[in-house]
Amino acid sequence: MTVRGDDFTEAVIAVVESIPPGEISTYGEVAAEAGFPGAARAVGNLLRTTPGLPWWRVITATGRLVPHHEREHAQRLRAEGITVNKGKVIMGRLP
DNA sequence: TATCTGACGATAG
DNA sequence: CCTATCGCCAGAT
Repeated sequence: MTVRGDDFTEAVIAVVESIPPGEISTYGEVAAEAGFPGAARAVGNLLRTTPGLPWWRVITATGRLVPHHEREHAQRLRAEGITVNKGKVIMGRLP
């Protein structure tokens, strides 16, 4: 489908909403899935300006939680059953 | 139209 | 682990 005019916004929202509970994704992954690889920053802006989205399921590529929201973020992730440790998310790869 | 901003990413030091 | 710098993109002013 030719992603309609809104493309970016609609696509990113759809991808973020499609993230299953207990799973997480990164800004870069969401951007690429939405069809805008490299637009990780734009994704962050969209999640910030678009309420109602499970933004807590989206973290930075380094496994770091969203800056300025670590507290809120970690708490939400824990509620989803995601393991958080010292502001970082465990992605099935332990040291 | 131009410029700045930002819930980014990667690399370098 | 931290900060600094560059590249990237879309939105806001």
